Amino acid sequence: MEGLPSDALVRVAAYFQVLAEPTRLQILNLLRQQERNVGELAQLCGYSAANISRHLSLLTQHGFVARETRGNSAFYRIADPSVYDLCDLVCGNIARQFERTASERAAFVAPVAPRKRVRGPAAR
Amino acid sequence: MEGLPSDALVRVAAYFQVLAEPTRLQILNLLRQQERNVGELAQLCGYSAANISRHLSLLTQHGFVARETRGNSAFYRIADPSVYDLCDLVCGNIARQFERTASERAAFVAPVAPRKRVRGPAAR
DNA sequence: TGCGCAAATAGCTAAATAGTCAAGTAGAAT
DNA sequence: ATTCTACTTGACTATTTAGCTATTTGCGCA
Repeated sequence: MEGLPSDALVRVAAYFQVLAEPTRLQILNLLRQQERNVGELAQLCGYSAANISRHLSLLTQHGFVARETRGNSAFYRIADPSVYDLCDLVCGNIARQFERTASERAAFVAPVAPRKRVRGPAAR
Repeated sequence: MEGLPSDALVRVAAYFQVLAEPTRLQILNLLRQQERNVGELAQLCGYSAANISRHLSLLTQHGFVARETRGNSAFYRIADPSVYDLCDLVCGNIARQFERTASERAAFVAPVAPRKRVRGPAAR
Protein backbone atom coordinates (compact mmCIF):
# COMPACT_ATOMS: atom_id res chain seq x y z
CA MET A 1 0.00 0.00 0.00
CA GLU A 2 2.81 2.29 -0.89
CA GLY A 3 1.47 5.43 -2.56
CA LEU A 4 -2.24 5.00 -2.08
CA PRO A 5 -4.59 7.81 -3.04
CA SER A 6 -6.46 9.22 -0.11
CA ASP A 7 -9.80 7.60 -0.91
CA ALA A 8 -8.09 4.23 -0.89
CA LEU A 9 -6.90 5.00 2.62
CA VAL A 10 -10.48 5.78 3.54
CA ARG A 11 -11.53 2.41 2.27
CA VAL A 12 -8.82 0.57 4.13
CA ALA A 13 -9.72 2.46 7.28
CA ALA A 14 -13.36 1.46 6.86
CA TYR A 15 -12.29 -2.15 6.54
CA PHE A 16 -10.36 -1.96 9.80
CA GLN A 17 -13.26 -0.15 11.42
CA VAL A 18 -15.52 -3.16 10.86
CA LEU A 19 -13.05 -5.30 12.81
CA ALA A 20 -12.59 -2.70 15.53
CA GLU A 21 -15.50 -3.91 17.62
CA PRO A 22 -15.41 -6.74 20.16
CA THR A 23 -18.95 -7.92 19.45
CA ARG A 24 -18.28 -8.26 15.74
CA LEU A 25 -15.07 -10.15 16.45
CA GLN A 26 -17.03 -12.45 18.72
CA ILE A 27 -19.54 -13.08 15.94
CA LEU A 28 -16.75 -13.90 13.51
CA ASN A 29 -15.28 -16.21 16.09
CA LEU A 30 -18.56 -18.04 16.56
CA LEU A 31 -19.07 -18.41 12.83
CA ARG A 32 -15.68 -19.97 12.58
CA GLN A 33 -17.17 -23.21 13.85
CA GLN A 34 -20.49 -23.28 12.02
CA GLU A 35 -23.13 -21.14 10.45
CA ARG A 36 -25.68 -19.59 12.83
CA ASN A 37 -28.94 -17.71 12.67
CA VAL A 38 -29.49 -14.34 14.27
CA GLY A 39 -31.26 -15.62 17.37
CA GLU A 40 -28.48 -18.08 18.19
CA LEU A 41 -25.80 -15.46 17.76
CA ALA A 42 -27.76 -13.01 19.90
CA GLN A 43 -28.06 -15.50 22.71
CA LEU A 44 -24.43 -16.58 22.51
CA CYS A 45 -23.22 -12.99 22.51
CA GLY A 46 -25.63 -11.88 25.21
CA TYR A 47 -27.13 -9.03 23.22
CA SER A 48 -30.48 -8.24 21.65
CA ALA A 49 -31.24 -9.73 18.25
CA ALA A 50 -31.70 -6.21 16.89
CA ASN A 51 -28.16 -5.33 17.86
CA ILE A 52 -26.68 -8.48 16.39
CA SER A 53 -28.70 -8.01 13.22
CA ARG A 54 -27.11 -4.60 12.73
CA HIS A 55 -23.65 -6.01 13.23
CA LEU A 56 -24.37 -8.76 10.77
CA SER A 57 -25.64 -6.25 8.27
CA LEU A 58 -22.36 -4.37 8.45
CA LEU A 59 -20.32 -7.54 8.23
CA THR A 60 -22.32 -8.56 5.17
CA GLN A 61 -21.94 -5.21 3.45
CA HIS A 62 -18.19 -5.52 3.74
CA GLY A 63 -18.11 -9.09 2.52
CA PHE A 64 -17.02 -10.74 5.75
CA VAL A 65 -20.08 -12.93 6.06
CA ALA A 66 -22.82 -14.20 3.75
CA ARG A 67 -26.53 -14.43 4.43
CA GLU A 68 -28.84 -17.24 3.50
CA THR A 69 -32.49 -17.25 4.45
CA ARG A 70 -33.85 -20.67 5.26
CA GLY A 71 -37.22 -21.42 6.81
CA ASN A 72 -38.00 -18.09 8.38
CA SER A 73 -34.57 -17.68 9.86
CA ALA A 74 -31.54 -15.93 8.41
CA PHE A 75 -28.38 -17.97 8.56
CA TYR A 76 -24.99 -16.35 8.37
CA ARG A 77 -21.67 -17.91 7.53
CA ILE A 78 -18.14 -16.74 6.91
CA ALA A 79 -17.66 -15.45 3.38
CA ASP A 80 -13.97 -14.57 3.54
CA PRO A 81 -11.86 -16.85 5.74
CA SER A 82 -8.79 -14.69 5.20
CA VAL A 83 -10.04 -12.48 8.01
CA TYR A 84 -8.77 -15.14 10.39
CA ASP A 85 -5.26 -14.84 9.00
CA LEU A 86 -5.53 -11.15 9.70
CA CYS A 87 -6.60 -11.70 13.27
CA ASP A 88 -3.85 -14.21 13.86
CA LEU A 89 -1.31 -11.69 12.62
CA VAL A 90 -2.71 -9.09 14.99
CA CYS A 91 -2.68 -11.50 17.90
CA GLY A 92 0.98 -12.13 17.20
CA ASN A 93 1.74 -8.42 17.20
CA ILE A 94 -0.12 -7.90 20.45
CA ALA A 95 1.74 -10.76 22.06
CA ARG A 96 5.03 -9.16 21.07
CA GLN A 97 3.87 -5.87 22.53
CA PHE A 98 3.13 -7.68 25.75
CA GLU A 99 6.66 -9.03 25.91
CA ARG A 100 8.05 -5.61 25.20
CA THR A 101 6.10 -3.90 27.96
CA ALA A 102 6.85 -6.78 30.29
CA SER A 103 10.57 -6.31 29.83
CA GLU A 104 10.17 -2.57 30.27
CA ARG A 105 8.38 -3.13 33.52
CA ALA A 106 11.14 -5.50 34.51
CA ALA A 107 13.62 -2.68 33.99
CA PHE A 108 11.90 -0.84 36.83
CA VAL A 109 11.32 -3.75 39.11
CA ALA A 110 14.49 -5.75 38.70
CA PRO A 111 17.06 -3.34 40.25
CA VAL A 112 15.95 -4.28 43.76
CA ALA A 113 17.60 -7.64 44.28
CA PRO A 114 15.18 -10.48 44.93
CA ARG A 115 14.96 -10.84 48.68
CA LYS A 116 15.93 -14.19 50.00
CA ARG A 117 13.16 -15.76 52.01
CA VAL A 118 14.56 -17.37 55.20
CA ARG A 119 12.17 -19.20 57.40
CA GLY A 120 9.60 -16.58 56.45
CA PRO A 121 6.43 -16.46 58.52
CA ALA A 122 3.59 -17.17 56.10
CA ALA A 123 3.61 -14.03 54.01
CA ARG A 124 0.25 -12.32 53.51
CA MET B 1 -7.66 -16.62 17.76
CA GLU B 2 -9.91 -19.56 18.33
CA GLY B 3 -11.40 -19.43 21.80
CA LEU B 4 -10.29 -16.02 22.98
CA PRO B 5 -11.57 -14.66 26.28
CA SER B 6 -13.66 -11.57 25.86
CA ASP B 7 -11.03 -9.13 27.14
CA ALA B 8 -8.65 -10.42 24.50
CA LEU B 9 -11.26 -9.57 21.89
CA VAL B 10 -11.42 -6.08 23.37
CA ARG B 11 -7.69 -5.76 22.96
CA VAL B 12 -7.72 -6.98 19.36
CA ALA B 13 -10.55 -4.59 18.61
CA ALA B 14 -8.56 -1.72 20.09
CA TYR B 15 -5.63 -2.65 17.86
CA PHE B 16 -7.83 -2.52 14.77
CA GLN B 17 -9.36 0.73 15.98
CA VAL B 18 -5.98 2.43 15.82
CA LEU B 19 -5.73 1.48 12.16
CA ALA B 20 -9.33 2.46 11.41
CA GLU B 21 -8.52 6.08 10.66
CA PRO B 22 -7.37 7.46 7.31
CA THR B 23 -5.12 10.10 8.82
CA ARG B 24 -3.26 7.57 10.92
CA LEU B 25 -2.86 5.31 7.91
CA GLN B 26 -1.49 8.26 6.00
CA ILE B 27 1.00 8.91 8.76
CA LEU B 28 2.11 5.28 8.72
CA ASN B 29 2.43 5.51 4.97
CA LEU B 30 4.62 8.58 5.18
CA LEU B 31 6.82 7.03 7.84
CA ARG B 32 7.38 4.08 5.57
CA GLN B 33 9.88 6.14 3.62
CA GLN B 34 11.69 7.96 6.39
CA GLU B 35 11.33 9.29 9.89
CA ARG B 36 9.59 12.67 10.22
CA ASN B 37 8.94 15.27 12.85
CA VAL B 38 5.51 16.49 13.83
CA GLY B 39 5.58 19.65 11.77
CA GLU B 40 6.49 17.84 8.58
CA LEU B 41 3.78 15.26 9.08
CA ALA B 42 1.23 17.96 9.83
CA GLN B 43 2.07 19.79 6.63
CA LEU B 44 2.09 16.66 4.51
CA CYS B 45 -1.23 15.53 5.93
CA GLY B 46 -2.83 18.95 5.75
CA TYR B 47 -3.88 19.06 9.41
CA SER B 48 -2.88 21.03 12.47
CA ALA B 49 0.20 19.92 14.38
CA ALA B 50 -2.00 19.47 17.44
CA ASN B 51 -4.13 16.95 15.64
CA ILE B 52 -1.18 15.02 14.25
CA SER B 53 0.48 15.03 17.64
CA ARG B 54 -2.58 13.34 19.11
CA HIS B 55 -2.57 10.69 16.40
CA LEU B 56 1.13 10.09 16.95
CA SER B 57 0.52 9.74 20.66
CA LEU B 58 -2.01 6.99 20.04
CA LEU B 59 0.23 5.26 17.52
CA THR B 60 3.06 5.36 20.05
CA GLN B 61 0.95 4.00 22.89
CA HIS B 62 0.08 1.01 20.78
CA GLY B 63 3.63 0.41 19.67
CA PHE B 64 3.21 1.26 16.00
CA VAL B 65 5.72 4.10 16.02
CA ALA B 66 8.59 5.24 18.22
CA ARG B 67 9.44 8.76 19.32
CA GLU B 68 12.85 10.33 19.53
CA THR B 69 13.38 13.93 20.52
CA ARG B 70 16.26 15.59 18.71
CA GLY B 71 17.05 19.28 18.68
CA ASN B 72 13.74 20.69 19.76
CA SER B 73 11.78 18.52 17.41
CA ALA B 74 10.16 15.16 18.02
CA PHE B 75 10.96 12.61 15.35
CA TYR B 76 8.78 9.61 14.79
CA ARG B 77 9.63 6.40 13.02
CA ILE B 78 8.00 3.03 12.46
CA ALA B 79 8.47 0.71 15.40
CA ASP B 80 6.67 -2.35 14.06
CA PRO B 81 7.01 -2.88 10.30
CA SER B 82 4.64 -5.84 10.42
CA VAL B 83 1.79 -3.37 10.23
CA TYR B 84 2.56 -3.07 6.53
CA ASP B 85 2.05 -6.80 6.03
CA LEU B 86 -1.31 -6.33 7.66
CA CYS B 87 -2.26 -3.49 5.35
CA ASP B 88 -1.12 -5.41 2.30
CA LEU B 89 -3.34 -8.29 3.33
CA VAL B 90 -6.26 -5.95 3.72
CA CYS B 91 -5.62 -4.32 0.36
CA GLY B 92 -5.70 -7.76 -1.21
CA ASN B 93 -9.03 -8.54 0.41
CA ILE B 94 -10.51 -5.25 -0.70
CA ALA B 95 -9.33 -5.85 -4.24
CA ARG B 96 -11.07 -9.20 -4.25
CA GLN B 97 -14.23 -7.58 -2.97
CA PHE B 98 -14.02 -5.17 -5.85
CA GLU B 99 -13.84 -8.00 -8.33
CA ARG B 100 -16.76 -9.73 -6.67
CA THR B 101 -18.98 -6.65 -6.80
CA ALA B 102 -17.81 -5.96 -10.33
CA SER B 103 -18.93 -9.38 -11.50
CA GLU B 104 -22.21 -8.92 -9.65
CA ARG B 105 -22.76 -5.69 -11.45
CA ALA B 106 -21.89 -7.46 -14.68
CA ALA B 107 -24.70 -9.92 -13.97
CA PHE B 108 -27.10 -7.00 -14.28
CA VAL B 109 -25.50 -5.24 -17.18
CA ALA B 110 -24.31 -8.10 -19.35
CA PRO B 111 -27.69 -9.59 -20.42
CA VAL B 112 -28.15 -6.80 -22.94
CA ALA B 113 -25.83 -7.80 -25.74
CA PRO B 114 -23.08 -5.30 -26.48
CA ARG B 115 -24.40 -3.09 -29.23
CA LYS B 116 -22.40 -3.14 -32.41
CA ARG B 117 -21.29 0.32 -33.37
CA VAL B 118 -21.78 0.89 -37.14
CA ARG B 119 -20.69 4.16 -38.58
CA GLY B 120 -21.93 5.73 -35.33
CA PRO B 121 -22.25 9.53 -35.32
CA ALA B 122 -19.98 10.73 -32.48
CA ALA B 123 -21.84 9.39 -29.47
CA ARG B 124 -22.59 11.80 -26.57
C1' DT C 1 -56.94 -14.84 4.74
C1' DG C 2 -55.18 -14.07 8.83
C1' DC C 3 -51.88 -15.64 12.81
C1' DG C 4 -47.36 -16.14 14.66
C1' DC C 5 -42.56 -16.02 14.65
C1' DA C 6 -37.80 -14.27 13.20
C1' DA C 7 -35.36 -10.57 11.36
C1' DA C 8 -34.78 -5.99 10.07
C1' DT C 9 -35.48 -1.14 10.74
C1' DA C 10 -36.82 3.33 13.11
C1' DG C 11 -35.96 6.28 16.70
C1' DC C 12 -33.58 7.31 20.72
C1' DT C 13 -29.56 7.91 24.30
C1' DA C 14 -25.00 7.76 25.86
C1' DA C 15 -20.28 7.42 24.92
C1' DA C 16 -16.29 7.88 22.04
C1' DT C 17 -13.47 10.62 19.02
C1' DA C 18 -11.45 13.60 15.11
C1' DG C 19 -10.97 18.04 14.47
C1' DT C 20 -10.39 23.04 16.04
C1' DC C 21 -7.97 26.97 18.75
C1' DA C 22 -5.76 28.43 22.86
C1' DA C 23 -2.74 27.75 26.61
C1' DG C 24 1.13 25.26 28.61
C1' DT C 25 5.94 23.25 28.46
C1' DA C 26 10.57 22.50 27.29
C1' DG C 27 14.83 23.04 24.58
C1' DA C 28 17.82 26.23 21.61
C1' DA C 29 19.66 30.35 20.58
C1' DT C 30 20.50 34.99 21.18
C1' DA D 1 17.61 35.57 31.65
C1' DT D 2 14.64 36.10 27.75
C1' DT D 3 12.78 34.90 23.65
C1' DC D 4 11.69 31.79 19.91
C1' DT D 5 10.20 27.54 18.24
C1' DA D 6 8.16 22.93 18.33
C1' DC D 7 5.44 19.95 20.56
C1' DT D 8 1.91 18.68 23.79
C1' DT D 9 -2.34 19.12 26.25
C1' DG D 10 -6.85 21.41 27.80
C1' DA D 11 -11.36 22.60 26.54
C1' DC D 12 -14.84 22.59 23.28
C1' DT D 13 -17.89 21.07 19.07
C1' DA D 14 -19.72 18.07 15.77
C1' DT D 15 -20.13 13.52 14.18
C1' DT D 16 -20.36 8.74 14.63
C1' DT D 17 -22.01 4.62 16.66
C1' DA D 18 -23.18 0.62 19.99
C1' DG D 19 -26.78 -0.40 22.63
C1' DC D 20 -31.77 -0.28 23.84
C1' DT D 21 -37.13 -0.65 22.93
C1' DA D 22 -40.82 -0.49 19.80
C1' DT D 23 -42.48 -1.09 15.24
C1' DT D 24 -42.55 -3.01 10.67
C1' DT D 25 -41.60 -6.46 7.33
C1' DG D 26 -41.59 -11.05 5.46
C1' DC D 27 -42.22 -15.85 5.56
C1' DG D 28 -44.41 -20.24 7.07
C1' DC D 29 -48.49 -22.29 8.43
C1' DA D 30 -53.17 -23.11 10.03
